Amino acid sequence: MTNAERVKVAEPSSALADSIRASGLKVTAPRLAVLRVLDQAPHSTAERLFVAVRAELPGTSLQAVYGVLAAFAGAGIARKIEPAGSPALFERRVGDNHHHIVCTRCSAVRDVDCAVGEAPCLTPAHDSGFAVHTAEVTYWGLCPDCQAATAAAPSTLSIPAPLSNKGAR
Amino acid sequence: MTNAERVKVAEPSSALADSIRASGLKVTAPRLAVLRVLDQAPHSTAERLFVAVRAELPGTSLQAVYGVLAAFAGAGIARKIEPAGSPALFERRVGDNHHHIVCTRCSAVRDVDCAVGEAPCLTPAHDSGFAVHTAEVTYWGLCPDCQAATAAAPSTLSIPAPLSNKGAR
DNA sequence: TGTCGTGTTTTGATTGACTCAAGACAACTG
DNA sequence: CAGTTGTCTTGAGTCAATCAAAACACGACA
Repeated sequence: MTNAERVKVAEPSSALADSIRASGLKVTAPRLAVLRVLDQAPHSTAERLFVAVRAELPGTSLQAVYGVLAAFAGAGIARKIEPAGSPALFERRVGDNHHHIVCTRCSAVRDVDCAVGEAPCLTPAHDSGFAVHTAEVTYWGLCPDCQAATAAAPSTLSIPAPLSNKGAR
Repeated sequence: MTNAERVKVAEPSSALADSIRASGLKVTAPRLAVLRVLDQAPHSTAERLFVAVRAELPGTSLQAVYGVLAAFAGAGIARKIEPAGSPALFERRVGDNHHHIVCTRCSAVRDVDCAVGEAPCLTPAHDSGFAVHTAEVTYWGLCPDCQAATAAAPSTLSIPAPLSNKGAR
């Protein structure tokens, strides 16, 4: 194999590579790809990321994506959120203890800034003796699109592709 | 079949039966059993309830328990909570919009009264146009038992039967 | 620049939690 | 007491995620 033939699977020096290296993880093509996609589409499922990563790195397996995400979450460069009734979602925004609004109808997710900024931003009135270190807040409601849709056709039951993560970024 | 032989599968007049009937649901033996168990062991999984219900009503199927729980949740006489990383839990306490503390180590769950009392008890700073109707708060921390255990053996890694729902009542 | 060791990824199997569907059965209505 | 409708049983199937073993590649070191 000549040097020209060697596929440059990873770009060793980039902001993405740096943030991976800085966490003590090896820089690999799947990891760069997942991180890149995660920037463009926050609140994505592993499955969704897998499809997007495959587009630019065809050989990647779903297990690799799960592995990458577990490594990222463990290293603190990505965050896993698990809204009720939906598969786990991932985002790069970490360290600011922000929260989420989820649409009850289409499962779109948006970030909500935390007023305090650091965990736990809320403390329970009676903690039952627990040593609380995090307060996780999930708001549930109707996104603007679904408000419009239900107002236009209140009884039409126009199926809104639930859990599609539509418009979540 | 004589009248004496007829198995009284349900007690037609009881507080439990009344609360089922009041929701427009038929009163059946599995429903009474689930409701009774749910009183004694809040924050139980469907599986756990299934085992307990079986003890007093041996013929009951797991699907029946799922069906009962779905009916109860739909009718508003039980609530389903889904902490990250754990199967769904159920409780009878409804209508007061209370929250939960979950132990990071052993998954024990306790109720936390909501300071405000009605949903949404919290409103986001920027709602992104969402019509918010609920704010769900989950506190994460170490329960008293696990604080003691980690203090006594900080590095021993004594496996604490995670997700066992131990002591959750 | 080449080699080696450890951490990653691939491949394939497996689990856990839950849902769907069809037929048997039982609770409430009149 | 009989009919209707809703509920339960049985059995299959889905989805998300995890586990394990072997092939492979990153990055430290010579």
